[in-house]
Amino acid sequence: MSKYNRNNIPRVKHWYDERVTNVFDDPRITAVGLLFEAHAGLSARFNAQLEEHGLSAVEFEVITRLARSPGNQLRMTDLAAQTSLSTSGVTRVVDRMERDGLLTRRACPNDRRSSYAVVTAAGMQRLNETLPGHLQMIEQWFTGQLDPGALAALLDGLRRVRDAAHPCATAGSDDVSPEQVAATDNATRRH
Amino acid sequence: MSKYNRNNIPRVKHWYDERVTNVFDDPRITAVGLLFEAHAGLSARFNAQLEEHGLSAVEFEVITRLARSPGNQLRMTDLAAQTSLSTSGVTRVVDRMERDGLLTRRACPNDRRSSYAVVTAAGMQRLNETLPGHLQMIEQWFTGQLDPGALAALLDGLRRVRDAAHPCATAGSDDVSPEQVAATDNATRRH
DNA sequence: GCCCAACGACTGCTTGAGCAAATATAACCG
DNA sequence: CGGTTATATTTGCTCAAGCAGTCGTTGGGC
Repeated sequence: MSKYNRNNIPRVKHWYDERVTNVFDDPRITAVGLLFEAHAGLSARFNAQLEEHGLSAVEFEVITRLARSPGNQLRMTDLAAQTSLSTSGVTRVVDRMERDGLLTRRACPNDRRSSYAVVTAAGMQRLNETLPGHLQMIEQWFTGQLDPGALAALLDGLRRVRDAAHPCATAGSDDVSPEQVAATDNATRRH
Repeated sequence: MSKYNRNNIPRVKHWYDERVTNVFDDPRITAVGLLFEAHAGLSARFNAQLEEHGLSAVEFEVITRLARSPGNQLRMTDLAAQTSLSTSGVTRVVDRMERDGLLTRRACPNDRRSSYAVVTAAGMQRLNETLPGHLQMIEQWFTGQLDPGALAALLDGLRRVRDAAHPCATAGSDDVSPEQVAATDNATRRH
């Protein structure tokens, strides 16, 4: 193995100890691994709980974003902008959720090209059934794992990384600081 | 973000300020949002760079894990245990990468059920072309965004969350330990 | 040695997602 | 008004991934 890593991996000066034995053990990779594994672990926990209520992570994100928007509705495009989905992805998620009775489409009076996705009463009920458990999961596996100072430090660091790296902070994201409960592990999507 | 808090979501007492105007702005949800958006943002940046070298994120993970294993190889099952993939997912990724000349399959001499995925010379070259830029991306968008103290605090928090939430070892984590000394900190597996 | 449960890899099927093209509408410009 | 361009959504196609089932292999109990 050593014959492959002896040459040209750049040694920049860094915040960490310089003596690296193996390029693949580079602390930077380990750092990314921590973030990604924390994400994967939380996603798995959340998905398990959401599944108990018949929701996927994407569906939960969709219904949550709709539910906190005026009139419990958003135009399809705005919904796509707020989620990790493309517009065609939104079309299909809304298809499924409409079939399941959680959402409805409503024509936009001003612009006949647009249509709203609206949360139905059943959808709101489903969300209300799901949300308390979801919050408990967050508490249990994430925020409750750290004392307030450590949590604040973690969130502060995450915020800075997010602000730097997040590609299209998209519509209203600063204010809303949306939850992307979403499985988009791959994440590199449109744009 | 105003008036949509009418539905009754439980108010538990917590580490954060109690005066919440809207259940969907709950700080716990915001915290998760930060983590997930940081992950999504980094994923997008990384994928863009990996794509320049003709690799997907999954392929990069596969080739990296193989490359840091003894003999640049792993049995299919162990590879699945180390990545976020199922065994059938590994079969297909290795199919593609074998077709592209980055990997080969090699029969396992001891156990004729098993086969190894081995990185080819072309695969190692591809990895060596890709890795420096990848490390720069990590530096640029993640570790370089924070001073050493803040970074350490972030990683410490992430480690605790990861240790708590990471879906516990299905296959692999114990078994592979002999070959695994190098990978101690990245214990990715699927749920 | 023989049987059977466990294991490792692969395959068929389904699902969810993105891209690009298609469709319908809007807006603008002359 | 007529034409051109831009926007909103949907649809066709493709692809990656998981699950469940298959097939060959292994190893333990007898």
